[in-house]
Amino acid sequence: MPKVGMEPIRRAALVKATITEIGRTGSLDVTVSKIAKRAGMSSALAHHYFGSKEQIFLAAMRHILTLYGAEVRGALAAADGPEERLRAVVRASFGSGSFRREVAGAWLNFYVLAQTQAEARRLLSVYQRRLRSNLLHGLKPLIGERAEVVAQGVGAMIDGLYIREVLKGGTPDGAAAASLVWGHLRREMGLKA
Amino acid sequence: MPKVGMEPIRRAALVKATITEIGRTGSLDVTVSKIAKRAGMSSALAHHYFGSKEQIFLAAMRHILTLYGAEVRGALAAADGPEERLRAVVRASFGSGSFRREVAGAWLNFYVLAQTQAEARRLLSVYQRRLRSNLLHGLKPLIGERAEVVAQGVGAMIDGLYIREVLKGGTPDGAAAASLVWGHLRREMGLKA
DNA sequence: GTTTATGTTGATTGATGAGTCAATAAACTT
DNA sequence: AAGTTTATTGACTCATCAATCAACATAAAC
Repeated sequence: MPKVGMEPIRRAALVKATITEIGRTGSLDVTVSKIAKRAGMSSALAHHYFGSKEQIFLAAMRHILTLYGAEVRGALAAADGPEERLRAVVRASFGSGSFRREVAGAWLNFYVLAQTQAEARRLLSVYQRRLRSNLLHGLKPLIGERAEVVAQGVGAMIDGLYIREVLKGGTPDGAAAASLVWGHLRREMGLKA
Repeated sequence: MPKVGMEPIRRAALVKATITEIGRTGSLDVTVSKIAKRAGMSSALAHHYFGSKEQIFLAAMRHILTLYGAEVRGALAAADGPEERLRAVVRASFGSGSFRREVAGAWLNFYVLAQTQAEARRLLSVYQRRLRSNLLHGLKPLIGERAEVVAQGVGAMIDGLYIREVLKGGTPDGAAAASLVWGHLRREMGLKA
């Protein structure tokens, strides 16, 4: 059975399993064995590739950030003008890549992780800066100096919607969340359309 | 040393120590021994009074909710008219009782707890319903049917600000957070003053 | 002043889980 | 074909903790 070149496959499987497992149980209290089992291997192998549980968690966080980044880039590519760009950012935040149940559940738990692990905190701040900068770029040309405050508020609103999504069970409704935020943004801008 | 009538004192000390400990370490991964030590007793005594770690956590959650409730009631008492009431609700959310570092830190972790414990989930939904209803009561007379959406958005924004507060270290600035939310609310309403 | 209820803890148990290691096997290298 | 690197796991170690218990101490009740 043993083939060569397994490393990237195993790593990817573990990352995916980690997100699922954290999302499912709703806590960081997942064992390496559980994760490994879900990924179809022994816990020893998980340690072999990642060295520690901590590293597994961080890889999972990085993966979610990568997903989110890709989603934003994709949405922005087809956007023209500040308003369109804003809309794209909001839509991407609640796109199917980031706003799925397990992913959002894992995300909340990574906030907790960030309180104790420096690298996790760093990753989280990367996300926050990126979101803030994306919002600002769209808002500045439209509302000038007030952009700062609005971006802060809307950023917090997005984070809050993630939390609420995780809490209430069932399938997440990204479209509803996006339109809620978009409505607020529209009113914050000139009330157009 | 042993006197009679210790129970309420011990319970209160444990609840307080729990909030501090969770806030400090930034996770639910606190041992009963640590909590008990901070509260000045043995872990056996903590179990004697609460029966289990789970019950200790829930008592701490209830206490935070009680604090928050008191803060809101206090602020509302001195408020006249819908706008004043709204302002009171926002101010209370970021008041010194609820928005202190350890309390907010514990709060975030209780969100995590709510994903696995039914009673914690129930408590959290009590908070959410209360916040929503408070906002609605203030908003309905001012903006009618749009109140629903605005309350949802502002509620999420408040939760999001808690998270961000916990993440960024240092002393929390409740006044800044409150004025941010209040600014959004003012714009959502008629833009007055 | 003996019984009873309350307060208190050190020591112990039992479970759980992260990380290590030695051993096995298949694939590449020379 | 001998040697090396990569893949893989079961069994083990070691630490941590929640929960329990037996024992003791003080206060209240009778």
